[in-house]
Parts: sequence; structure tokens; C-alpha cells
Amino acid sequence: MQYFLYMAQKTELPVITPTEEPAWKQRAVERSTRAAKLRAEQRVVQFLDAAQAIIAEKGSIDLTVQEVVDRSRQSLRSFYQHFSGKHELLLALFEDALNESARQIREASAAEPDPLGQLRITVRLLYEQSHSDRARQQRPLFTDFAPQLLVSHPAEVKVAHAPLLALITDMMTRAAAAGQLRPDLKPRRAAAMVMQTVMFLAQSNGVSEDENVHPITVEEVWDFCLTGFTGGVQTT
Amino acid sequence: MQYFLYMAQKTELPVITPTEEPAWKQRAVERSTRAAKLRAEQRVVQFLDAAQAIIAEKGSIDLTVQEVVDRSRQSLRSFYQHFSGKHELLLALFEDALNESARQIREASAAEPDPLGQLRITVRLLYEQSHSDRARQQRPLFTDFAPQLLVSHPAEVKVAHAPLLALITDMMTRAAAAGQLRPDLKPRRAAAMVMQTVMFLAQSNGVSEDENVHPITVEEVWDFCLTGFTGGVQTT
DNA sequence: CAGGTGCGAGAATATCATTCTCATTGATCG
DNA sequence: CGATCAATGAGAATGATATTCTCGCACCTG
Repeated sequence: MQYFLYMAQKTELPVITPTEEPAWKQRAVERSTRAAKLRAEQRVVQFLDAAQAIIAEKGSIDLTVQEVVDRSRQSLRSFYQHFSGKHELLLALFEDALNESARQIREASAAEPDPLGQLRITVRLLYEQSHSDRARQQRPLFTDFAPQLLVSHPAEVKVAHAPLLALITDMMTRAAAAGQLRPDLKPRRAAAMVMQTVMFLAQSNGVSEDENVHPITVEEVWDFCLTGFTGGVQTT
Repeated sequence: MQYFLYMAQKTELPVITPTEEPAWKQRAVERSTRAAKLRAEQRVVQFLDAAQAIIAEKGSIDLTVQEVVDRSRQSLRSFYQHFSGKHELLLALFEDALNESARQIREASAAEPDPLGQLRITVRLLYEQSHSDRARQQRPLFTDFAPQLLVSHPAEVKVAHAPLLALITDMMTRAAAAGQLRPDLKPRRAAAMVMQTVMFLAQSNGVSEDENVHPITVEEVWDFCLTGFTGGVQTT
């Protein structure tokens, strides 16, 4: 599993400081730091792996720092030396999951030449990945963590959403260029709206024991969005 | 403030038990119980009032059971005798807030004769009430509690949403009858989608320090939804 | 009055996250 | 090699909260 090593990057920032530090000194410092950094990354990865394993097993993000520590065969001490807290751990996993999601969607839609077709694929995949019923088992980060994170740390969520948003914006832009969208639509804004609409609608239609109500389907969502941004003039 | 006394109703259920209990006995029991019940409702209301006051003051749902108890001049003992837990207290307030919201919207849209016009008013109001920026101060239940509740207790949320959903469904139905909507649209489903779309889009565009990004406006949301359910053929 | 019930006061318990202490290890440098 | 210092492990301590429990009083009600 490839993590983005969010924190490790942070500590690397000073290296590219724009001040007058002689290069040799930087190199020396870097050399002497590299080992430590590698070890640190190692630890961080272990924590992340452990957490992910636990989440996968329990199908829930209700994990204890203690559990993560035990599982990763390290110590609380170490945990708090590498993460500012439990929140940062979850955030790292969340970003990672979203990156993975964006990757999957990009891959799945690569074969489709038509921008609207790509958007359809995207909406379907995104819906499925965010849909509580299935996703709660495999992606509790999406269904459980994302909503509360959105409230407590909107900025971080925005960052985490960025890759996916970029992907969808790209599709929108090409659709617009092909004249498939309402001319008054700003691609980026439309992308943001569609992305969030799909994610939330999928999410809120999770557990419904009642058969005779809501269960809004992917089809309906896609239809709604499609009409929403093509203005009813569907070329596909 | 009129509460729905969710729990009090629960305790009343046994009275209408379908067994062979002689009516006189029921009446006797009821008479001897009435006083106690009234007292209980009194207490419940005091707890709810206290909680609401605290939430209003702090502009956040981060309250402590202890705070509520102190404020209401009662005791922990009493609190747990009337509520199964903190969660039930918040849920009661949440339902109440949504009922109030539905009432406001109904009132505001009463004057508008055109169904689409009513929907426009509804979307605007709902957006404003759910919008994090302003709402977090006055309606933290919407912005903070709703998302986490949606994950943990979807059934309760559905119940709480019911009045609002009914209202919007009604508007949709009339709009459909007037031929203002896409003919293939099921009013109830459209209503559900619009309601959730608006609430979530409003919510997720709360705190954004960045000026150059997302801030999706009510206008855009309304426009998106309108096109989504009229199919671009806007009569208004 | 006697007995029961509701309830105030607040101690006790349980769960976590987070911090702190102390001793060990492991690498680095003189 | 031996000193030193940073990183760690083990796990106790702390702090915040929710929830439960114990005691005793006050108020009905027959």
C-alpha cells in the first residue's frame, strides 16, 4: 500500500527553504537525517497499516489508539511522536482512500472517449463507493468519517477532495468544449456540485429497512445530474 | 416552545394495549398516573429548554450532560430517568428543529401560488437554514448533529425529515399536475433528492477562507435543481 | 402515621485520548 | 571503546465525559 506520507513531507519542507543555506550544509543535514526519516516513515506506515487492517476487520472507524498501537507492535509514545493525534491518523487514511478512489475512477473511465460517458461512469462508481450499504463494510472512512470531518475540518476535506474534483472538472471542461453542456455552466462549479451531490445522495440512502420508500438509485441520481448540467439536451 | 414529547408518548403506549384489561382499571391507573406523567413532561421540557439554551449560547452541540443538568436545576439521576442518554436528548431537539423548519417554510411559501415558485422559496430557505456559515450559530443541530446522526441512526433521521419531505413532495406533486416538471419524474423521489441535495450542498459550503474556490451559492443550487427536475423547460 | 416513590447530591465506574516517567536501545562522534 | 543523545517501549497517570449506583430526604396517599 502506497501512502502519501503526509507528515513526512511536512518535515522535508525546510530542505527547500529559499534562504542562503549553503548547499553542502543542506546535503550534510539531509544525509544525517535521511536514516531517521526513513525510520519515521517506516513507523508511520506501520501505524497506517495497522489502522487500516482494524478498520477493515471491524467495518467501522470506531477504533482505539490503543488498538492501533498494539496491532502495530509499537507504543503510545511512538504514536504521539508521529501523529499529532488520532484525528491526524484518520485524516491520512481518508486522503489516501480518496486518492485511491480517484485513481480507480480515472482508470475505469480512461477507455471511454465521450466526456459525458466518462461522467456517467464516474457518477456510477462514485455512487457505489459512497453508498452506505456496500461501502460501510469496505470504506467506512467515506461513510462514517467524511461527514463528521466535513463539519470539524472543512479545509482538510477540501484538500482531500481535490484530486477527485480535478478529475471531474477535467471531464466537465471537455464536455463543455464539445458543446454537450448548458453554455452558462462553469465546469469547475458544476463538477463540485455533481461530486458532492452524488456522494451525499449515495450516503444518505444507506440503511433503509423500509422497502416502500426512498431508496434512490444510481440511475435516478445520474439522471438528475445529467439533466442538471446538460439542460435536458442530451447528446448521448 | 412546544416540544413533541417524544418519550412521554412512548410511555403512553401501554394505555392502548389491546389486551383484556378492564377499562375501569385502565382509567384508574391512568388517573393515578396522570399527575406523575405531567410532572415527568415538566421535567423533560426543562431538560430540553436547558439544552437548547446552552446550545444557543455556545453555538455548538458540544454540551455536557452535566451542564444540562445544572442548568435545569435537576439531577443526573433525573436526567437518566427521563432520557435513555444524551443521544436521545439531542434527537428530540433535532426533530423539533426540523419541525420548526418545515413550519417556517410552509408559512413562507403559503402566499406563493405557483408550485415552482414555492419550490424556489423552499430551496432558498432550506439552503439558508442549512448553510454552515450562518446556521452554525443558530442551528448547530442542523450543521453538526445531523451528519453524524445520519450515519449512526438513519432511521430516526428519516422520521425527523418526514414533515419537510411531505411538504416538498406536495409542492412537487402540484408542479407535476401543472405540467411544469419532466413527465417521467416521480414527485416523491424528486422531492427527496432535492431536499437532500440542497441540505448537503448548503452544508458543505460552510467555512471556506479561500475566496477563489467553491463557494457555491443558493442561486447555483436552485438553478441546478430546477433544471434537474423541469428538464430545462422552465415555465417560470 | 407507615410505606412507597420520585428525586437531589454526588460518589463510583468505565472508556478513551493524551501526556508523562523511566529505563533501554542504537546509532553517532570523539 | 565510551560518552552522549535521540528514539522507543512499557505502562502509569491524567483528564474529560457519559453512565450507573448509593443514600437519604421529602412528599403523597391511604
